[in-house]
Amino acid sequence: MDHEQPLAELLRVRREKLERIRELGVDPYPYSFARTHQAADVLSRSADLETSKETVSLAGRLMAIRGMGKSSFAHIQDSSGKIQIYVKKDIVGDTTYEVFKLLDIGDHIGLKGYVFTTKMGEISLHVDELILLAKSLRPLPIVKEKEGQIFDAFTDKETRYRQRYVDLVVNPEVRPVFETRARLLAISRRFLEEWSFLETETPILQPLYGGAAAEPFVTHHNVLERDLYLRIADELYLKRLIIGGFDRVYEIGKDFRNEGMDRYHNPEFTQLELYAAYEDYTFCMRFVEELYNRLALELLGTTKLTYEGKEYDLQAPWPRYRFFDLISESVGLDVRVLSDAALERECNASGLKLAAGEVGRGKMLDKLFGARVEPKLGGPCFVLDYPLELSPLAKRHRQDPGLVERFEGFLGGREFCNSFSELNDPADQRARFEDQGKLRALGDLEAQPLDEDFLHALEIGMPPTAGLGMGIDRLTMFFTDQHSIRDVLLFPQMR
RNA sequence: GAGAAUGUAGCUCAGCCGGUAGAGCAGCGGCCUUUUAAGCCGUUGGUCGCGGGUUCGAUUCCCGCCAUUCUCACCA
Repeated sequence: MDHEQPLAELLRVRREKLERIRELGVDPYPYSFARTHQAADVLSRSADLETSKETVSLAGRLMAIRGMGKSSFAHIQDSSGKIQIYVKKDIVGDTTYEVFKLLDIGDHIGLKGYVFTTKMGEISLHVDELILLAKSLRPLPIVKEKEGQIFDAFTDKETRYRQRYVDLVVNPEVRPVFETRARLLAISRRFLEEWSFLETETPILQPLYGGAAAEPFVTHHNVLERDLYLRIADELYLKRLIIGGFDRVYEIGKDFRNEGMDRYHNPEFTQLELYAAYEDYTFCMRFVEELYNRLALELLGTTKLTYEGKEYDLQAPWPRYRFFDLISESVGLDVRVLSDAALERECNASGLKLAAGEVGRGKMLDKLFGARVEPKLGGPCFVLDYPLELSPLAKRHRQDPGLVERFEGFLGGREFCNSFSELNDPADQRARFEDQGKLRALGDLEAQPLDEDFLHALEIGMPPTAGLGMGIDRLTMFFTDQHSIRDVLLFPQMR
């Protein structure tokens, strides 16, 4: 006892209270409670409720207690918000008041009573009956507030992410981000449905990964005695479904990439991928513009969006720029006619050097674009027609075989989607895979492995098809004005 | 991978030019039947991230390590 740790003492006190509550004949963990209202309902309809004096029942977590001897005020919080309650000993009875005295901040309680307004003008519940719904055994951070000013906010980033349940209880600004995320997904699904897309589910555990330039996570199946990969993209499976005869398919799901983490990257993230038969990449541009307009209007009520202090207008159509025009303009030379050596000199001049494993003309162009062009792209806009080397799954440009019909969407200087007219010539696809194999042999760990079954499927025949991939996490960041991917993920990856 | 900052009570933070710690909130005890960052009185609570070094003496100075956060790099 004398050398008890401070936290241990707080825990002990709560467990002892739990026992005392049990000794009073009260079950601290009952099974259910019938509610008639939520806190926000009471506050918004207080005038009626106050005159009718009808019985209202609420349930919530105790967030503040102000005891005054034989009566007490407290605040409870439910999923709609907070409301004050008033508990009087001579109303609820001696035993209940004794139980009440044994409650802590964090406990769940159920209440019946009537609505009234206090002397100080706060709409409150005058409690007739109070029951404990679940005892809390650990201290919650205590956040206080006066006139909108927050005191002692629970701010430790690491603890907030690791104990998201505490963060959600205590920091009211967190929940709406995830509600918006959910609405954004629901609106997107409805929109996809309107556009006749079928939602599908393809393997996350894959014998061979592909569909993006990234390193995969490897896992092992014991009974099959073989390694499997967590998917880095849905692409190759969704195209198999197009080959199978579904005209429009999509999947919203997690992809996994074994790469670094920063405020834009989490090892697992959510992506929307869609494929539409008989369409090319211009279809996807229209789709993206219209989806963004729909999302903006439904979520924000306007096409104007503020992100990190800057305003963007999502009103369609968005400007379209060509990849090589942008890059040549920024470098001041026609990049397309530069030799590999000249290109490398240009990269060096921009202070870019290719790390080990970064090989080929494509990578150089990619880095140059990332360094010289991307930061200046406010957006929304589309960048079109990328070099062939960067896009092993995209179809050659109909007017320029050195390019592919591909675009990326940009907003706030960040790429947020990627789309192309899908390569459906099996011979060309095989050649592109073989080129990837050469890059891999040179040490490019992100080069895509040759997928023989996918080629088999392409040989069965894939109609002309347009494909699109879009990161849901970044989309959520834009629409909730969050600056870190961790703030739009309920449980971000921690070390 | 590099740099910067941070690490003291359950939470939020002080702690000077070295003398082994302080506040508010929470907790505990008392008073209080319309309070609201409730109030008043009293009170518990600390391996000062870890390990070395300097020193009579280190939370404080030095070195190393660990962890976290942010920025940059990497990452379609």
